[in-house]
Amino acid sequence: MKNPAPPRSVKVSQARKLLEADILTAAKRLFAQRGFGGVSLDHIAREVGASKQNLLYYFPSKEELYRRVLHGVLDVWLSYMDSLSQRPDDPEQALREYIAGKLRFSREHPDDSRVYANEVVSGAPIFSAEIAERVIPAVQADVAIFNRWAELGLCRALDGRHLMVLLWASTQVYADWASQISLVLGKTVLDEADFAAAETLIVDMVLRTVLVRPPQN
Amino acid sequence: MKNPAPPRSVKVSQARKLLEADILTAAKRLFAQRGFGGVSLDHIAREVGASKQNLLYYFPSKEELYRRVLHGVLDVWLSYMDSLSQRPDDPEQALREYIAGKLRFSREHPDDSRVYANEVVSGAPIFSAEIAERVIPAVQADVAIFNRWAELGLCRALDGRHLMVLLWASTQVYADWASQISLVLGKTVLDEADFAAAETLIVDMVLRTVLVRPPQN
DNA sequence: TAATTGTTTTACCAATTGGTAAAAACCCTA
DNA sequence: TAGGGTTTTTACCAATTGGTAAAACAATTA
Repeated sequence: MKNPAPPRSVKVSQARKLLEADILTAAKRLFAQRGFGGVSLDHIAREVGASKQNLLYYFPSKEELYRRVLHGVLDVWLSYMDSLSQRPDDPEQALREYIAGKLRFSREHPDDSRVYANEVVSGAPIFSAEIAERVIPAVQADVAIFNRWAELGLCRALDGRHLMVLLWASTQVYADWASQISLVLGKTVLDEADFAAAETLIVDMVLRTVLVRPPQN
Repeated sequence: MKNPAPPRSVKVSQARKLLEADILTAAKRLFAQRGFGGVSLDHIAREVGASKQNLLYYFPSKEELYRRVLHGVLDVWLSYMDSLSQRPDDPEQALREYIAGKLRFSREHPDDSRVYANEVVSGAPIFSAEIAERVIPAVQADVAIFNRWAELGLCRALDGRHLMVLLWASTQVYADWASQISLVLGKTVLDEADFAAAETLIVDMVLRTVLVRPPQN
């Protein structure tokens, strides 16, 4: 009578989940810094205090591990991208929140941002299918919202797709290019004030561009 | 009497220069795609039809080759960045040309852009000294021009450093993120029309943000 | 043409790569 | 406490890594 018997998949021990998460975190950080080809399994394993073979017990291959990291990154990326549809009738507030959200993503998850950037710069050899399946629909939804705003006279008629590119670029750059921006700003790390300044400028710029009657300031 | 004797360094043969250039080009393309750690000397050598050892005859080590590639990339990058000081008394035209130039860089030298991006995302471990020496002064000069414009009342007073970041981000993204932008636009490669659309939007946006009295359109 | 210089090839090297097989250790529960 | 499943370690492996040494080849010039 094994009626309360948990299915095998639930029975995976605490330790397993913990180490698995550790591996994913370390792998993410290293892939972010050096890209897929620049990281060895041994390197990741040492980082979490395990052996390469032990790591291969949790993930059957390097590519599979990378895939898992990418999948997690995309989850986070998308979770910061849904503000536009949250306020479908208030362009100004929707854009403010969208920009704030994406900048928060850059601030709170710089490694996720860099893994994503690395993969995209490489031509997304492993990722493109998932981007096509999960990112593109989200972008198209956002573009549709733009177009509706334009129809309603709430904002100027401009190419929503290029606008989305611009929003990504101007926000993610604060994660991906942090090392260079730090040099430009003359400091070692970007702090809250830098992100606040970025947000002010980007919001100002986007609102002036998108809104028919931008707020004066 | 060796009076017209060319110094040994000039005597390097035609073939040498040719193969050297070939290696640099191939290395640039591969580094752009896979980053430093993702490329092997053998891979580069095969690409140019030479042996790895032959390649090591021209470049003493992988890192030195990478350094040479980076150096060349920075030359190109900087050569597209000087438009601001060309028209120190006409902000609108200066900004138009700056944006056009940087977009042309993305279009004509996507691999240079991606090598640069890869290195910066990695934290610029090899590059930061050269960036500090060559890029930062250029940026500071541009920022100074901004500030003078603001003083003269030719443009709004905003943080020129963040504005520069924004200009880079919004223009280079069309090289570095080409694979994703293609997906968004529903095509396989970006063509002239796409870059023209990007230029229109970016110029529109920047002028609206920077100029006290932006052009109406 | 002989000697010198410049270039390429051949032959290695130790270390590291991603990955497999199996033994050993661990842990929970019947 | 014995057994069964889970996790880790040990022992390998062939292929590839960046790099060296020296021999062989080619080009130039005295």
